[in-house]
Amino acid sequence: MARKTASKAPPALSAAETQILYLLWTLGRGTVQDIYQKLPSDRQIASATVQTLLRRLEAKGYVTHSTRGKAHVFRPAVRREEVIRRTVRDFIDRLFGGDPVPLMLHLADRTELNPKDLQRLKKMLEADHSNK
Amino acid sequence: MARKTASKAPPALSAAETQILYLLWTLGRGTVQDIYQKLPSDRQIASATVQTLLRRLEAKGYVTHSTRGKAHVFRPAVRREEVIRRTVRDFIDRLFGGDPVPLMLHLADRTELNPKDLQRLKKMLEADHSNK
DNA sequence: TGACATGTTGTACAAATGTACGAAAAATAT
DNA sequence: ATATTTTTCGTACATTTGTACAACATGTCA
Repeated sequence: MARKTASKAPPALSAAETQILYLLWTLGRGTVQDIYQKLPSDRQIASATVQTLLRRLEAKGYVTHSTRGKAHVFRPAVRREEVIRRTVRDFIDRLFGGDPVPLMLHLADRTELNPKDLQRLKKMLEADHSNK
Repeated sequence: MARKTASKAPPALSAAETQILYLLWTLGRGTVQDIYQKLPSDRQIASATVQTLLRRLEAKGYVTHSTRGKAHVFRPAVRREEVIRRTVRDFIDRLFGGDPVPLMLHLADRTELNPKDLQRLKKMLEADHSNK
């Protein structure tokens, strides 16, 4: 797979790792328990698994931790935007041959967006269009 | 990982498999060689690997093949829209906690879209907005 | 200062993934 | 027919991934 992005790109994220990292981003920082509790209910894994995932994320350089009391407090060590950029690009490469438009259209088309979101987006495009 | 989507959902696609399936969709149908040649140049794998990937895709039910002469002609066995829907949903779940808007914004924001695309998209939204 | 609760680490392990060689089979050219 | 070229098939294999138990460490409360 190895997307040849630059070269300073850290090791790829697995699906499970990605989810954990996402949660950590939304939390800002947190312990294994904190993250464990944020897992959507349809995601049935043991907290020990979350632990392992965080360990691996740390090994890969995506998070760091500091110790508070007995617990480890994890915190993202990478800029979210950056990771998202790479991840999304890779995703689009694989599923759409690199062209982002089909994905946009798909998202807009499917009822994945409610009217309110559409509104929000339209505004965004409006803005973007004018300043470019 | 096992997204618990419905239950009739075929086994998940791996990244490498996804790329092959994408290629097959764009080709309509093709032999190992056809697909091998369509691989982007930065994707260095042996054609035997493409073969394996196709074999696995077939095992998972994503493609079928018929024999023409000595070669196997592969063809997608699943509706593209369908697979994309699932794949995208899963992706958004993991990286954005299920909310598609951030992805839209990201795509719109980053220069992943050129003016022309933006135009196209705006038109789409226009239409969509009116009929809902 | 123990007993208890809570966390972390080591370790494990099956399944999936990415990758591909060499042998076998089939079509083709001579 | 036979040598040559293609192509598939069987098989392999190191990693990565998903998942988690059990043991060990460390705070905390009575």
